[in-house]
Amino acid sequence: MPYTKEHKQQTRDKILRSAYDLFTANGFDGVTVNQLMHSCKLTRGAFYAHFSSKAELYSEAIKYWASSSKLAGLKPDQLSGQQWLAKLLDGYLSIEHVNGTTPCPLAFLATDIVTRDVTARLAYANVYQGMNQAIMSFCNSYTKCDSKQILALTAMIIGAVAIARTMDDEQSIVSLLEACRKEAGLKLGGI
Amino acid sequence: MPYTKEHKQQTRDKILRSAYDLFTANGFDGVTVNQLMHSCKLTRGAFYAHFSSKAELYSEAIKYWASSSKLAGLKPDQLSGQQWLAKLLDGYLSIEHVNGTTPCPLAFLATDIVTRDVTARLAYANVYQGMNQAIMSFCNSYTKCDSKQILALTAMIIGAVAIARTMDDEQSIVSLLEACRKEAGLKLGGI
DNA sequence: ATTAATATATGATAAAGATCATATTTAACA
DNA sequence: TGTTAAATATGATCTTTATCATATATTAAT
Repeated sequence: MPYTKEHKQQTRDKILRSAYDLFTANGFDGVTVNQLMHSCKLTRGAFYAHFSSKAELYSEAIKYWASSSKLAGLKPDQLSGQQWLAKLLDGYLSIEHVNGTTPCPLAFLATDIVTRDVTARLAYANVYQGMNQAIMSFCNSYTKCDSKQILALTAMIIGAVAIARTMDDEQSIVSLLEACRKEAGLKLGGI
Repeated sequence: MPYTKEHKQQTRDKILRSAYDLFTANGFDGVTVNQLMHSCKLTRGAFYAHFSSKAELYSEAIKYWASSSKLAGLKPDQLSGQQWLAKLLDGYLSIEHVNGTTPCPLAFLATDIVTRDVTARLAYANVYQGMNQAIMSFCNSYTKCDSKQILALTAMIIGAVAIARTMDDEQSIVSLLEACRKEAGLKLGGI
């Protein structure tokens, strides 16, 4: 029995992480299996011991993000709903989120293969629901926001980051993010 | 001197229209030159008499949309700023926009090749600026909205339509669009 | 009708890339 | 230390596709 028991799992996780970063940066068709595996210091042959296809990988990568994301991690009980929301907005509407790695799939993959692949679409929808529900539940504790307002809020922040990604001028990005941060804060009771 | 003078221009326009619809539906890599030309009742050979590459076509298609879009057409002088804005929002946040052909590139192409191709990005940025400026100029006539609020508004409606595109359930789409329509109306002075 | 420029079609090329078949390496365990 | 199942690497295949080169078709003007 070769390799430690966790070895394959670790490799799989590494592939998922790399894949996620590459997909969000370059889109489904902008990433090759070869490139992906090299970014993991492996070769393409190993890929199919972990995933049956590139398309499967894509949705698995979204799921993996969902299970290990900042969103999930941002639920510490010691934070009030208000604090939690402020932190979420600050992070989401930050230049680091726009420029950094492992961003939110909702903003980075909105018009990627998601619109063509059912499984990817389901994974995406799941993240979207999760985000709305999380925000909603924390809102209820101190706001009068109804679910409709939350839908508008998430549409705004997702849209903002998606648009920001298309911009070359960092100052424009900051302006956009700040504008949305302000609006979001007002809507959520001035946070 | 074969063909009428306008013939080539018409063919070029037909290609641009088809390309736009196909690109917004399937993304840059989801469209082949072959498929595109067949949708114009032509064959791939004719393509390169009109465009030097598929990538060039992409940005040209966005420019073409910008010069012939509803946004451009929605500026009739007989409408008040308020009426114009209401009409824009109604159209943008409609199920027809989400499901129909020739939609807004801002929402449909946000995370497509735009993030990888400079020329496409420039074309995209142009449409984005145009939209913001148009709304802003019409707002000024009767609202106290500043430019920052417009940035937040367009982020919301673009985000909403982009997200709507990923959804299978029409009822969810309608809910999202309605929620954003309501928020937008409030922000713009109750329209 | 003939011509000639232009548009379109057809056939070919060549590269990229996903996936598979097969060989090689790895390391836990006897 | 040798075995062996599991993981990884290598080589090959086969499809897809953009693009080019060449042939054909079109039609305004003669």
